Amino acid sequence: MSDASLWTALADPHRRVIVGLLLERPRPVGEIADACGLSQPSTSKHLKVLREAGLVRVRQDAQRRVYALDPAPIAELDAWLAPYRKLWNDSLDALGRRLDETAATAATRGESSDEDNRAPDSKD
Amino acid sequence: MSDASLWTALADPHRRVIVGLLLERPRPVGEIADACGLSQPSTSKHLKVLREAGLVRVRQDAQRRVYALDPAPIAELDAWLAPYRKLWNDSLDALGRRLDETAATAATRGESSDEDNRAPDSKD
DNA sequence: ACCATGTATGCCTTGACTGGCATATAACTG
DNA sequence: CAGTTATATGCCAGTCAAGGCATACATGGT
Repeated sequence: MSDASLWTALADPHRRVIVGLLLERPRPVGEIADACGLSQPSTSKHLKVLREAGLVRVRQDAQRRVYALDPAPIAELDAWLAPYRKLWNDSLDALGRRLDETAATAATRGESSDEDNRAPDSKD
Repeated sequence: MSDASLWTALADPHRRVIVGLLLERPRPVGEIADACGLSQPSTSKHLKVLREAGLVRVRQDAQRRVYALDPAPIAELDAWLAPYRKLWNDSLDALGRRLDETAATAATRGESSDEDNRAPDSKD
């Protein structure tokens, strides 16, 4: 039931930044604090929240504690919004169809400007 | 960047419930309040938050206000966690591969290695 | 116009969260 | 063992969000 804590953990902007940093690579606390412009104690507290949400794991390296991202809870998030993704894909579909019709009516208008907003999912 | 309001909006359990309800179908405020076990005023406030986060839209039907889900911001969420999804897919892949190997080798009792990165003294 | 229904807003209290500072704790170094 | 580095924790104050209640606002019906 890390559900609640998961959302709460990610609700904080600083913590999202931290998670972003850890996405690039594992980092020790000091580095994170520095990158976030936060004090070390605050950073430690945020990391504690993330840890309790299961979002990060710690590895001890001498006196340093290197935090790394744990992707599992993110999967949970993804699972949560799966139903909504369907809905939004439908919307895009409808939009696409409408555009398609328009394009058909307007004949060739050479428009491929749309960025790929499709679900990047490769699994189902 | 995902709107801060989006995360804040979804950080609240009641609001997630509301969003879930609206996923099924659009509903008037009273119905939502009833389903959530919240007072009508509280519900209205939550809906306001969701509205300002762009998550819901209102349609006026007589004195009723029928709220419906707007899937667009959810797409934003999805976009945010896209990079993480990659990571977690890799993890699953690696896990699958590891299990596969283990099954293949079968003889070695699990090479425990260091998959337990928990802090040894995590106390509260 | 009056009243009923449905919803939004304002006020207030309470509780949670955040950040900083000082300090305790743990681990390495000489 | 003392000293230094790296991190965690406790305490405090400021902020903010959530829920309840009363009430204002809007729409429809008679």
